[in-house]
Amino acid sequence: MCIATTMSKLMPPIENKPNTREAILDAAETVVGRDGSSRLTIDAVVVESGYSKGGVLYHFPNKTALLAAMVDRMVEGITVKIDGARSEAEDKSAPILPAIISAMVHHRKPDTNVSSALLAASAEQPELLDSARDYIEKIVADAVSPAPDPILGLIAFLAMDGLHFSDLLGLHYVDDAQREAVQSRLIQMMTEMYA
Amino acid sequence: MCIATTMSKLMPPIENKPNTREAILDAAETVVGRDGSSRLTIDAVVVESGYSKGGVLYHFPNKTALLAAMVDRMVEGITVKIDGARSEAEDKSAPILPAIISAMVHHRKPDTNVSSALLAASAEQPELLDSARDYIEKIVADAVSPAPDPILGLIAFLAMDGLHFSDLLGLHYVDDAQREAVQSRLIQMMTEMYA
DNA sequence: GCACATAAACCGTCCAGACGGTACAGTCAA
DNA sequence: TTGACTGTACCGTCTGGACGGTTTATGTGC
Repeated sequence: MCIATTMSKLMPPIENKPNTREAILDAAETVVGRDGSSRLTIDAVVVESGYSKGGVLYHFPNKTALLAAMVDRMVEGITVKIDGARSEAEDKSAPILPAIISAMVHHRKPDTNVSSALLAASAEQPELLDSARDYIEKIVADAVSPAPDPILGLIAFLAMDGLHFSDLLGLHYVDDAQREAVQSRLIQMMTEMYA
Repeated sequence: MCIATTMSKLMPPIENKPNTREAILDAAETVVGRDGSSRLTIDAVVVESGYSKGGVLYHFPNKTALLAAMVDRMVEGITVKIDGARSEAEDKSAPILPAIISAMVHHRKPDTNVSSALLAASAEQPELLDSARDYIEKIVADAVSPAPDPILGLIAFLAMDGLHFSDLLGLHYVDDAQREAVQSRLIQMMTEMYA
């Protein structure tokens, strides 16, 4: 009983209904990736998600809230992976940068593009990207700057961003084999940097 | 002959009325850069450019034509610079890749962002990016693939793209000094690749 | 164990405003 | 005369979002 109430109080405050919100955000990403950010309308999300308009607006009271949630989810997702990689590397006294780049590599989702959120937010309300920018700045400050060769670290980050954005805009001028090679080469470069 | 064709290609052939079209395209880029691609409406371009709606629609019969022209102008601008750099390098039997990267560095415009066109097109009609993608593929095939270390060349391209896109989305997590350092480092890397 | 209260989750419609685009009459310099 | 515009009025469609209604889950008093 006590456990039950504790559980029910601890578990669901962040997400009572875990799936609906996520499903709506997934639908929004799908729309952006497929149709372009200007086609990200509430109605499009309604159709894509299968919920009703009222239902979507229940979870996200307005479009700005939806966009903000998209950005937040993206930032949180990457944060978790990168922080995990970083602390794991620190535990093993291993170099941080290869671990982070590797985490960025494996963060890529197959279907919906992770960074659709960036595109959507920049289209409608560029201010929403402030949190993302702050986050990236923090990573650069924490991981790149203290590295033996900060500029090379920055180049690796930028190259990863280049890959993400070419995905994002659908300009896939890098095929899978090249991508693979670029990624392992970047990890190798980061590893050698500490040697 | 060669000079004449070059001149006629650079100066007047496509545009009888040089300034208005360019001014309208500039205004469109400004709107995208400042307000986001979803605010790129014909009326916004009208206000920003100072022309009338009839005037804007006189030059670009519909919004798609405007977007296509934005993409075309961007591609043509970079093409001119890169092709110039490449042929200059070839004349001097110098390596191509450092010249191209250097040209990309200096292509950056101070105020309006060059790649706003990409953002605007991807928002509204991702198909419009086909020509840009074809162009990039061609560069990669012509310049990067034959290089001594194609993957490193690709990394340099991707890093430059990363810089452009961070500009584009207004996530300036790279300050001017870092940018400067990254660029000269990339050129250095490309130069050493041929040694 | 049952009636009831309450809120969360979700549905479907309606509307004002924004948008792309049309139409057209007029201006003005070359 | 013509090309390059201006200015205004207008139309159909799309969009955000307000709103009121309905179902479902949870708990509470008895």
